[in-house]
Amino acid sequence: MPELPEVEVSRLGISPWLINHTITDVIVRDKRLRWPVPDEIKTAVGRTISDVTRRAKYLLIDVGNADIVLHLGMSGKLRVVEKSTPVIKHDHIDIVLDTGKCLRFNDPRRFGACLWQPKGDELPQFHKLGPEPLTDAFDAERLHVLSRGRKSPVKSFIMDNDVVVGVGNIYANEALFMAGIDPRRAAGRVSASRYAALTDAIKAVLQKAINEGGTTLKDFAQSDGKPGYFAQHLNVYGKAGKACERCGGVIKSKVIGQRNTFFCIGCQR
DNA sequence: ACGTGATCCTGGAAGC
DNA sequence: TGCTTCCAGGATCACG
Repeated sequence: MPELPEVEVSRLGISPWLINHTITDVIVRDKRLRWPVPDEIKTAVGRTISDVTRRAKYLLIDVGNADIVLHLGMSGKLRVVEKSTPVIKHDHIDIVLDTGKCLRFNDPRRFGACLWQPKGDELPQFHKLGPEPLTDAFDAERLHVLSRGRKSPVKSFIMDNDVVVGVGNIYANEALFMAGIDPRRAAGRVSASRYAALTDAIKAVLQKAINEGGTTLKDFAQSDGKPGYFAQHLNVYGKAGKACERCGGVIKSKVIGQRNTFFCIGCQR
């Protein structure tokens, strides 16, 4: 479910329910996530949450001496519910608060994660992450310089977390369409000026999705449990065989780097 | 350093 | 209706 906008929308949704509240219990029903949920997570009991931030697609819940690190994987969802709310299938973790509410993590596929990061002790997952796409640290020059000599498809290149974080499959497809770049093109054969257009497109498509509350796909629900009601207008993603709204050509699909890829050969070169 | 492919897991949708 | 097959928003790891 989550691409970066969904993670950011989740962060905005859960933050007011967590910040300045004290954790009264941590319930782990199934620790078999992407990595086993560490027992240290229990030491968060009694601590007060001071902030909820995001790095790439990870959420960091600041409990003073450490961060609880959450990743939603492919199918993870967060809800804020009364702690008495009956659990449903795949409700793996509850972070219970002094308000009687709890943050409940549900993840059918268990590709998500819940980790414990003591202050000053960076998890290996964060070691070589590229810049955040919505900051000035992510710019066209970086893409141009890093891409020289690279033969892999430009789509794989922008989805590489070492290059820039947070560009998932949907928005990679959409940004490449907006910039008029063929996703199959070798990253090293995209010009500086076209990387400028791509950089702008990535920032625009992500920011728009955040503004609209996250793209609604089949299993996204906002953190209060209500389904998100904005479906961002998608130009190419999931539209193989349909007509391109810009040129009328047929949108094609092809697997690139094991991910389904959609593009218009009339609009993208 | 780079590029490719396998892999973790479940459920919903599509196909027969 | 029921069974089978395919596919999915992510990210790591092993290998050539």
